[in-house]
Amino acid sequence: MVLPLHLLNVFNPLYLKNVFLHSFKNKLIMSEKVRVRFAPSPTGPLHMGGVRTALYNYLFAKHNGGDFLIRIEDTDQTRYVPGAEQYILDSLKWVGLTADEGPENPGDCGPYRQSERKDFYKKYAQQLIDSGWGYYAFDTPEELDEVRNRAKEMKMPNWQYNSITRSAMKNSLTLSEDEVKQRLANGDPYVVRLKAPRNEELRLHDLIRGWVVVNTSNIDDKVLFKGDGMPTYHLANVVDDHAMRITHVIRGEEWLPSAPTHVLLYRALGWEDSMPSFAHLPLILKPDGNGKLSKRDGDRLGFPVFPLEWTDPESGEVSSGYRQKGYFPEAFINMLAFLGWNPGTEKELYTIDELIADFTLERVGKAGAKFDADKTKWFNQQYLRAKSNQELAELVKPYLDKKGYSASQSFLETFCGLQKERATFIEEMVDESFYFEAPKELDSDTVAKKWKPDTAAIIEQLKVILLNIADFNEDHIEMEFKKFLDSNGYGFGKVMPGFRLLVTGKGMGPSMSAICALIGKDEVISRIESGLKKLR
RNA sequence: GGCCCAUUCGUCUAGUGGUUAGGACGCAUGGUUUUCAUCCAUGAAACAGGAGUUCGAUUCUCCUAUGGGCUGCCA
Repeated sequence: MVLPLHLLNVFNPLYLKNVFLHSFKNKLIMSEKVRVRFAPSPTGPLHMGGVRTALYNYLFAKHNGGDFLIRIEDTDQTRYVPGAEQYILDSLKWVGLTADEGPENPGDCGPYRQSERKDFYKKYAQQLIDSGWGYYAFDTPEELDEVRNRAKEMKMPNWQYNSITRSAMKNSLTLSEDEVKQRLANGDPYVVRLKAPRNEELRLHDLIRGWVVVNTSNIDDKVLFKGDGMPTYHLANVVDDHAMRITHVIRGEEWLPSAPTHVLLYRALGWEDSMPSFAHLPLILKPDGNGKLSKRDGDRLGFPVFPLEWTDPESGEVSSGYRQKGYFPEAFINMLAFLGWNPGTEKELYTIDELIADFTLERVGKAGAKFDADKTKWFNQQYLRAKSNQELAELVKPYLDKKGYSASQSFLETFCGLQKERATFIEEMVDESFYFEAPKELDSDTVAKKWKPDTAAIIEQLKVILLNIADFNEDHIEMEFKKFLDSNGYGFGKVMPGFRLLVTGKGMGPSMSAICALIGKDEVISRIESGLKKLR
């Protein structure tokens, strides 16, 4: 841990104390097992930024021999989206981030769904009230709206429920004890709010950003416990992280502003000594312009923002997914890992085990990273080309089936060998159908440019040569073809384009001798003959 | 508006108090290839600005600018 020691700070006793406390605390943490969690909210499909957060958590845990947990943060019943939780779990499975504990494989800290831990939170809300760190507030949502609107009309900055304004609101700090009791007895709706202290300096150490200092006067009285009997994220996350013995909270930068609130809660609950370390990850930004990457950007710019395809249960709207677009999970993960992290070497292609070995939070950048769809494709291309022909032959079969083509295993392996250098996705390998059937039409540009008055006669000659090759393999074809050119004084350019045109219908592609050897002598001859007829 | 965070080629990034500021994607050019792709080589391309500290700042500090996040009984 390198701390930014600045000259001025060295003379600041508070700073020294914090440095000391922090390093001391870190030693304590190091001696216990690292436990991190990924805590998504099932309000929709998991965005790729969420996958990256999960990945970094996973890598950090595994690098340190720790546990990676999944906890579903479903405390907002109004935003429940059917299928979202399953989607999230499926997405993590697709990319291979298996949890040591989670809703599907509970450990001893369950349940792993906050909606199932409901009773838990009320106790702590009560504890906060008893200790004076929390208070009841009876203001209705409508009343709060009104106050906010009025402030807006008066051109006041955004109104907040805080140490100043709470004195003008309906809560257990302003109401008489009797009235509060009466309201509670009546079953009046209420929330529990945090009583943020006034004008204290609060410092929190972030593993990525260093010290962050805020004045508690800027912290508002956040709702901790809602009118519906559920906690808000703020309370639930602190209570659960403590209960689940989480040592490091690794989450997106959007949580940085509320981190001080969480520190206050650890303090209020008496857990500050075992408070987890924080690491706030930089955001993934949209490729053009600015702002964080959102669902709309994918639709707009033509790349997926979700790992798996998602159909909105309400609108039926379909959002594309990396899997369905043909990306390999390893490539997707590799790309994501490098969006905000790098090993400091020139190595870019990483297996998950290599990522685990090299990943540290120290090497995570601080600034947001714009997503680059081209680089993502490049990663996929690298992974595709690294696969063996046997592997590719298997992967290509479903796409072939879809087109109604089939071929032997050895044919497919050779085919994959020829096509993999010019594809980014498996599906692109089957773009060329000439491997499986005679070309239906001959590319008109090539015909216009390369089909000369004497070409037909030359091809007729070539046909005879090909017919006479007994063992029709790549080497022999190559040899005989060259011999043919030599003996007639033809250049490659005089014969090859026309030959290719008749056999494949195209003006370009892989080696002709390889193609011919693959599809066989009879097929080559028949294509030459029918092609010749077409061009006569 | 307030609070917080950030700022190296177009993009992802490395990097150091003294470097020809390195790599990758993309782009361009050349070579290999019958062609396409691959591959190889080469090139264009960056330290936001201003002060300060210093013999010397891209690097340290401050200010400004710009960008981002947050500002809900959402997470």
